[in-house]
Amino acid sequence: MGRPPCCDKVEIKKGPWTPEEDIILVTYIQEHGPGNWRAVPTNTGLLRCSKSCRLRWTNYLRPGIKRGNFTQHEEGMIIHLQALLGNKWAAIASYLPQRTDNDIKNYWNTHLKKKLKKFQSGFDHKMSSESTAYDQSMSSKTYTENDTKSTIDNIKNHSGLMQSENSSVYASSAENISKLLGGWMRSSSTSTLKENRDFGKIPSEFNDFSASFQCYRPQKMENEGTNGIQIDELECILSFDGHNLDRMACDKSSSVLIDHEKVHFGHENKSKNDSNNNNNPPLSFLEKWFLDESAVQVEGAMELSQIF
DNA sequence: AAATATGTCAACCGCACAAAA
DNA sequence: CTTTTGTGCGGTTGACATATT
Repeated sequence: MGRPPCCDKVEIKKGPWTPEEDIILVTYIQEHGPGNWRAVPTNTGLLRCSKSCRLRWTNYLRPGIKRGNFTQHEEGMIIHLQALLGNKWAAIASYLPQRTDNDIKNYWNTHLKKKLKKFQSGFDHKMSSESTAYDQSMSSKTYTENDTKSTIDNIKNHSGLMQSENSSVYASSAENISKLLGGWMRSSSTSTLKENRDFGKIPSEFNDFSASFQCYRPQKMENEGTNGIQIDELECILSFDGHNLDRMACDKSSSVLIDHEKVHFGHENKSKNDSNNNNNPPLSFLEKWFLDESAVQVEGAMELSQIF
């Protein structure tokens, strides 16, 4: 009845792997290939369970694995993919073939999450310190849901795209993400916003409709602290499935927040309430801030901000 | 220099689902 | 169909390294 046990659970070794164990495992896999992990401890004499062998191979010994030193390019991809997919580390890792899910997960937990938190506290502080002027101007301009709908209709009309039957508001399928990233990876030169405004460039295979607003800061301001962002210097980039379509002024009277289900316009307070569901500020905000803070300007990394 | 706090990351744990007997 | 294990995944732990007091 049932399968035979995978391995004798008696005298199973735990803890860090020794170089000797690594050599035994690698040698065995070179001969037999990865897989059939149940047979590995028995055939090699390793006092490890099959699960431990598999983990050691996939996360550490497997050829082609890049360890540490995440590039800004990779960082940007992780940020975006995490925002799109959530903590689906295996799915995220599939877009970064040289990285393991464990590595990406660790990097997110130890580096990126911290940066995100720092950014948000800085963002909130800046917003609240400007609240008086901000609130006054807000009374004169608040986008409504109808504004959102008409904007989205405009995009559809211009792009010639039809909304899919299931009316998926946000395209989050792996297939679409793959296409997005594929397109991004293929583009070797730094594309400008003007170039991306060409509506005709939207791939017709994107049946799922999505719209989002991104804010980016054209240039680093003088005397700007790491915790502050000049909101009135920002622009909003209207994008469709990762392709920038249009840009607009983003003054203090229009607070914009990306939500993965909806596009929000309106008062700051509303946005803050909405952010209970999704604590991520606009993504390109984050990226610009990350990149500025690191004081290393990498042109290639900027492409990512524009593509998404 | 020693003690303590904090950061990093490899490895483990437990769960869900698939597959085999 | 049922039982049991294999596999893959995400969350968590804990040993070690480094920074701070």
